[in-house]
Amino acid sequence: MEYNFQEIENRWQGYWRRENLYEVKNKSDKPKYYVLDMFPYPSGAGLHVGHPLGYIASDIFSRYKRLQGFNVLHPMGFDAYGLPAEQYAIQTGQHPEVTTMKNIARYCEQLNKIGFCYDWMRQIRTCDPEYYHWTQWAFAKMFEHYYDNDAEKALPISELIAHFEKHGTEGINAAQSEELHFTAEEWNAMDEKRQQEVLMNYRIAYLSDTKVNWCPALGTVLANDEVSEGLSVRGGHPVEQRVMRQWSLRVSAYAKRLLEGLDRIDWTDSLKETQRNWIGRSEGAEMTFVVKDTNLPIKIFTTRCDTIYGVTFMVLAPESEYVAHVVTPEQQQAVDDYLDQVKRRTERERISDRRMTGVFSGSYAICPITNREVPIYISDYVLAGYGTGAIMAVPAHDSRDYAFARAFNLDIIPLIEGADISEQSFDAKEGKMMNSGILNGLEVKDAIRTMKEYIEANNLGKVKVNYRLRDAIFSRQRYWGEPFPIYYKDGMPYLIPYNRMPLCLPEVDKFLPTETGEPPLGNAKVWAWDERRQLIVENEQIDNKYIFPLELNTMPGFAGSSAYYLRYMDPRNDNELVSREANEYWQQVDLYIGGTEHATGHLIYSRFWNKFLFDLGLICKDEPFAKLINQGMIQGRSNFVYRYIGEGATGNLFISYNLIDNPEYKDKVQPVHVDVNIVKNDILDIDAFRRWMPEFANAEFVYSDGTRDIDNPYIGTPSEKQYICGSAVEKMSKSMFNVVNPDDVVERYGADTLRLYEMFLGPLEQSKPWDTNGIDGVHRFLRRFWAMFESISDEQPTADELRSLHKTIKKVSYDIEHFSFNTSVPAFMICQNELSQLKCNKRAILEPLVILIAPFAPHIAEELYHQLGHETSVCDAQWPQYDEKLIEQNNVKYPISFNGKTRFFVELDKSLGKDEIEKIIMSDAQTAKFLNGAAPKKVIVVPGKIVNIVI
RNA sequence: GCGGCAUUGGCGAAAUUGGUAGACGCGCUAGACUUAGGAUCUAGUGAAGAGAUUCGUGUAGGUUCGAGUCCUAUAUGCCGCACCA
Repeated sequence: MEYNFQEIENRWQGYWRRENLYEVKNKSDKPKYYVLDMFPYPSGAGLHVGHPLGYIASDIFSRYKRLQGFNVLHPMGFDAYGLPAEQYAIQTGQHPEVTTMKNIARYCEQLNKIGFCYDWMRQIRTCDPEYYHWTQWAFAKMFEHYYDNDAEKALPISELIAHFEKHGTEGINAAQSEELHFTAEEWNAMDEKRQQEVLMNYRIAYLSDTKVNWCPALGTVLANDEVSEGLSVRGGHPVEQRVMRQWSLRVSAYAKRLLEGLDRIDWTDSLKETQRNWIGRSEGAEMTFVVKDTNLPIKIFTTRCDTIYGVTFMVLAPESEYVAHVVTPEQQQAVDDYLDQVKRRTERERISDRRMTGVFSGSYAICPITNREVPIYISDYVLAGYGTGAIMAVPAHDSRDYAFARAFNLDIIPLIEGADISEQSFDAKEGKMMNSGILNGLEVKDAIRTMKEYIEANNLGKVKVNYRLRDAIFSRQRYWGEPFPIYYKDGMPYLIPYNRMPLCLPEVDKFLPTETGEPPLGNAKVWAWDERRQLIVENEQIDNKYIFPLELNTMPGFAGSSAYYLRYMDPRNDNELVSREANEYWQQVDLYIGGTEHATGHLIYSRFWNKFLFDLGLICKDEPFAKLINQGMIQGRSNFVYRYIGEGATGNLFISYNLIDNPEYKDKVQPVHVDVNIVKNDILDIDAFRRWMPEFANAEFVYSDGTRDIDNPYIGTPSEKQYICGSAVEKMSKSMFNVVNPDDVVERYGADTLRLYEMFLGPLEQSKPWDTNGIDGVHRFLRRFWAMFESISDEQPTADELRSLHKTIKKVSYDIEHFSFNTSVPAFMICQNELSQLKCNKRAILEPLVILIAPFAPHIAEELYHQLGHETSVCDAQWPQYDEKLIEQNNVKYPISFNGKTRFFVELDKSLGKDEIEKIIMSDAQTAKFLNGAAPKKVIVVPGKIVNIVI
């Protein structure tokens, strides 16, 4: 019987749907296992063959775990808020929700064709009010909490208020935007607005003034990469730096825990390293320099306190609040000019243009150790956002300070013996100190330690740890995102009551900012007026006044994706994000599969969000993803035809790839992308090419054998003539004509072939091009596998057959556990090959094989499993166990060495003793050949290891 | 600049604890079947050599009876961070 994959796959996909085979319950006697894919943003382009790579891997693992007797949670949903749908809405007026729903439907259809075992009952969409209810709720909780550095956890802001009322800031060690000090009396004397302002300094979700790129013409904030030389990339409108009031999340408060948590999770080293890098812990000292002739202290942070004897100047960031205090009247004009110049540059330009710029403030500071007077400069190479925004400059041992000192002709004092600083600074932390008072003669590492101790002992500063991790800006001037559950009173934000959440996204006439420059939500008539009144009137806690504006920004993309894995545990719960029972059952994601592109975005925010909810006692694990696998990207493999552009070219002639280096064509051809779907194994489908685009309708070819159409005109293309295409690996994209749609592959080869082939392509974690050339081999295997089941016998299997089966069980089990699915496919092929040579059609062998292949190729497995007489699904079968005894004979391979060089191997019984081994080896024919009649001087035998014969 | 990962046939790649490198697939070669083949099947396929054999895992060393695997240096490629004091 034919292997009719289309019929088989349709039939069983229908069966799985009807039987709800993949529905998962929250209660089970079985142990749980939670496998999650990073949910996709449903783009208009649909899925290409690269997207399912990770999904197939997670599906294989889920099915394997289920066969092993686990209750497996394997959900799928959609990250539905996002820019593309909104941009499309601006252009066409089509509501983003309509576009998004259409795209989701398409995604579901494509995913279902591949035969994934998702529990669609648990599907979530971030744009669903029922879902974003909990996004808003979590934000509200962050608004109501602060981070206590001593307790190392988030605590209710009410506790902070209670403390302020009794003790002011005394004894508070909290994460904060700026350092505040006040007494209880002062706190109690503040009016409500002032108190709210103070609390904002501590809240985990807080509102603050942040510098952004604002484009008045476009009426929106632009990201740095959307701005070039002060103009918007789109339209070329001027862009200005503007400070805007934006929501932020105090992610930086969690820096330490985010860093330490990495040691307890099973992620790849490279990804952990990326996160460590991003969090950027650095240990150093904070010291105070006093401005000469004043009492003004300037705090600096340094990791190289050992170099303090080499400080020859100080630098302040242009945005530093110290600047205003240190500028002298004579320098005022120069400083103002410089600040103005800096203001016009975006962060990006500042980074790309590394010329040293700066200005002298006119003031001097006193070094606390050397008492030397050093000039204070202002320069944008010092960043306001890191450390204290002020540095002590040691030009001899810091390359940036060195460049600045050279540009401004400042002193450079070498501190390390033998370091050559005539051309560049010596930044390495090695060598012996000199010119350094108490540190002279010490190694750098010891000097750092000594100086830290000295600083602390003499109260000159304190040892401090700094993190590079910044707070996350949480406001977007966009329509298609979660509204904030926030209204404003007296200019200060307040939460709308929890029982009014979710605050739903209102309808608007247009998706652009309002004329007054408010975000698109400002266009909402119903939401902005009626709802608002209703909200206020119904809530007795708020004065019965009318106009309380709602927050018009929306949340960024990462808001909805930060806790979605928790929601899958209990997706239809109207009362909580996740119930305690559900959370305690599923705990955390056991296996998370997704791309590395989220290393410093989603994967940091999720961990932060999770830790916050953990602090509140709402969930039981402080890390969301126990194990993470990063699947590689599938790149496109583009194909080219080569248009002849030499003498007499008509633009209509194409040269076969194998000929383009011939002298007559060399440098006279131009590669042209050709749709990979009309190329097979690099051979162009001539007719399809002529039909592909009007400009190619009359295309002529020089074929691989050097002949031309003209030699044989108007009779179509003889089949022996081939046009060979060139190829290149590029990003998979429409413009390269290299996008391969999984639907087409499923249509042509079936979902099982697609699944097997995607795994066979190479290691899961590696990036690789999609190359269709090998897919036939995998498909052939499935057909041969199918053919083995033509007639089934109930005979007892032979030892060889059992050996082949058990070897495969062992190999495939090992592979799945280690995520090397790519080597399982060959294991199946070898087994199939061995068994068909043995002409094996025995149930006892084939039945376990069907179960073994079920995670990889579920449709064919389901069909064959039923053909073998089972009534239930193969999903509910039991994963076969292997018997080591059936695989290995009791033998060990001994390497036989002559004078230390291994010549051959001999299989011997494990239990043989030293003397017996020696006896067998010495009477062996191969040994005799290598000895060539000579008597060995010595024979060394290590049982179970080696035999070395010294001649 | 800092950090991480990689480098094996014509190609994608295997080699789980240091033990006969190149499994498996593609491609290629030859043959069978066929009106035909972009179908199917069989055999061969790292390099050199008629052969025994020799040489082969980016390069150079080292450890070891034995190294793709461990160590040192180095080159190349990819990824992340980057004026972070």
